[in-house]
Amino acid sequence: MVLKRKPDYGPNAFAYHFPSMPRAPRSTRRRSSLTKTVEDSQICAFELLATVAGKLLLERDTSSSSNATAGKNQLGYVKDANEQEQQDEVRIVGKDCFNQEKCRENHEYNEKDLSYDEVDKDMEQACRMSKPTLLDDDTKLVSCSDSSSLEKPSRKLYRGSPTSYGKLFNGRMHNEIKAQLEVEKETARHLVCEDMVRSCISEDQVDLCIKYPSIISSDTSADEPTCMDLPLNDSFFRRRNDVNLGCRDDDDEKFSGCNTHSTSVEAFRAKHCMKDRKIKKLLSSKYWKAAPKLQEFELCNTDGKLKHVYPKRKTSNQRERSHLDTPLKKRKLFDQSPVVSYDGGSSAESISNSPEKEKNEDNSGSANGVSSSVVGPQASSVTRDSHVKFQIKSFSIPEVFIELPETATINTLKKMVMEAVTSILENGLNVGVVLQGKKVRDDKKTLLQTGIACNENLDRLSFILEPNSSQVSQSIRHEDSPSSPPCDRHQLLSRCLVNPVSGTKTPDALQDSDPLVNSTEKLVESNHEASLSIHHEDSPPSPPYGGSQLVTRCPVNPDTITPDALRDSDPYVSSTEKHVESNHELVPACANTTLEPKTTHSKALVPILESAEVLAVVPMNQNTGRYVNQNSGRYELAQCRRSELAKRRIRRPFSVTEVEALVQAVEKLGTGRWRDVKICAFDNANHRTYVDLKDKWKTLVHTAQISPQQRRGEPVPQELLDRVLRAHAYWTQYQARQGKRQLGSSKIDYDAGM
DNA sequence: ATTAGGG
DNA sequence: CCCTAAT
Repeated sequence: MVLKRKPDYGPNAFAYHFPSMPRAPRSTRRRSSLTKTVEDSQICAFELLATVAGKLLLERDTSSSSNATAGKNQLGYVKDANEQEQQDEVRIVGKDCFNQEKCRENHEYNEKDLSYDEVDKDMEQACRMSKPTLLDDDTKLVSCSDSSSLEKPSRKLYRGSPTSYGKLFNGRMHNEIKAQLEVEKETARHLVCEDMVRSCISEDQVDLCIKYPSIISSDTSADEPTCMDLPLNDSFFRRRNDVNLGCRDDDDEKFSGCNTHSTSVEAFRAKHCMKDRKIKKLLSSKYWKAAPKLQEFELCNTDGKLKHVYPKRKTSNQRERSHLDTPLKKRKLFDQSPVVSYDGGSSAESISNSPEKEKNEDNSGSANGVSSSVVGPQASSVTRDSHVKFQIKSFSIPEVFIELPETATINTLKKMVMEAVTSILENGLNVGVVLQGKKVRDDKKTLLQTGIACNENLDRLSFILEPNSSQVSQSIRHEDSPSSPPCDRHQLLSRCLVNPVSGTKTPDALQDSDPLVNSTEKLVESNHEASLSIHHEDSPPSPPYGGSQLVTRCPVNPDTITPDALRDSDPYVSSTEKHVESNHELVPACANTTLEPKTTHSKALVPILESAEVLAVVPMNQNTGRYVNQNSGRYELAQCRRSELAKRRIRRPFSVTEVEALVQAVEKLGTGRWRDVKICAFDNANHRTYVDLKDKWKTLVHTAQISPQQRRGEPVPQELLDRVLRAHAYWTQYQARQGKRQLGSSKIDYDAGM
């Protein structure tokens, strides 16, 4: 079912041995993550916050004790994810890359059989010669593996988690948290958060991006684990990871974690490390609750250097992706948007620093989620005491989209904002820990074991907050708002419901899987696509909410924070973005609004990055075009926004599996025939164009030529990089010869070694 | 529509 | 990834 050979290639299939594919690397998992991610992502962001708050509160009372359960659950998911990945890989591998048409095409080199040089010598002969087809065998192998298990994982994911988690969380934890919060409200008020919030609100900033500077101070407890530890350890991570990280192996596995939410509650309790009341206060503060839909939080380093704010994933669809790629660099588009509308002012320092970075990152990164830039321990987070300090400078609230009639009053607006933020918080947030671009799966591991204790690693440590999926997507509307949910919306909703996951699904996952996906999966995909397209329309203005995630990084030294570091985090970002994308693509506008029970109010969160735009736009309809149409005058805004957002495609880092497929295809087909490569190895990956493949090859060659330390993102197995270099050298030489031939005498060619 | 290459 | 030029 899986293998699709193209007739053309089939015959030519070269005997290329499939590289032993480890299991599908992370990237593959994405798919599985899709389902999860959808839910998870939506759930997470705010869950995280809520949970954190709740945990903090709970911690006091109880001692930590419940990571285990979460972990167990996760494991199960992990397996699924792995399976999927494997399957994906198989599919990819299985495809033929052959082209009979041209000698060149036929020309393959088999590493085992021939060196490239040898191949050259024999090239012409080879072209003529029909090649034995190992392909069949290969394909069989592939198919077998494929058939084994793609569907299951994905389904499980879908069913599993997201929703349930959110529910549990909301129902239980939330209540608890609330209760405690109530108690602490008074005390908490003074918290920065509140101030921040207030200021923001007072400022009339529509977008709720609020940063809370020094929420957590590393100072609080040199001795004790940092606050971050709390959240990080448990379920939060997992959830977040699961959702967001579909890409990474770790992520993939983790992503399953999303399902674990039930356990997460316990985990929360377990995580009590935190002493900082600040944090607690923040969390507990009523303001937070009030905030309806925070999607992203940004954490700033206590250092005052914002390591970077992670761009929250904006909901923005396309853009986000692109941004993710080069968080720091790009985002010209996003730059426009004042990332954080509000520093929250509470901590000028951290905030001040962060803004730019944040913006950049934001652009690239998380669309919806709450992103936090956590400042880890400053230069050396590792304390002599063998304690690792983490500082979270601030949280910024992601953008919130609110629709109100022009006649609405400021008070109404404020109320709506509060509702949105509150709802977000209520749903809870998930915290994920990402180290060096990979999710930290095992919550039980110690910082030391994980390597977080190492200064070097600290700068690569990031946290992701993900709001609960359901909430995220909602958009707020004023009762009066002209745009009342149309029938369509309901329909959309229904669709979404069909696939709970869809909301959070990442397009990536879907697409990634596409190539490999078997018929059954295809069906699923089709559903997604449908939803996606819808979503897309709606979402243009607003990023996917589901994706909202919070990313925090803790660079040890500001200096150490490099683009690379950002990139390292990218995986997450990418994941988040993916979510975002998925949301856009997959989730219909309704999706945004749907998942939530409160649908009536539909509230949507917007990533900070877009905040600027949002602000301008917010008053208008951010909702998708549909709604826009309803609201006259909004359309333009939406369009503008969309144009900006839409421009860039979502960033979708190549998974190891994809790289494998690409390498294999290039080995066979050579460079310069990207269309064929595309058809051969990525025919089903609609999101990979031949240009993408060409670009990827370029980057692979570059990657292979630089030191491993300089490489970013998901590590590509050296074995593959070696193959890249060999193939590159081979085909480069080959092309050179061809050029000579054309130019000169055959003699030259011979001289050249032909 | 592809390919190649710079950004 | 994007954009552009050349094909």
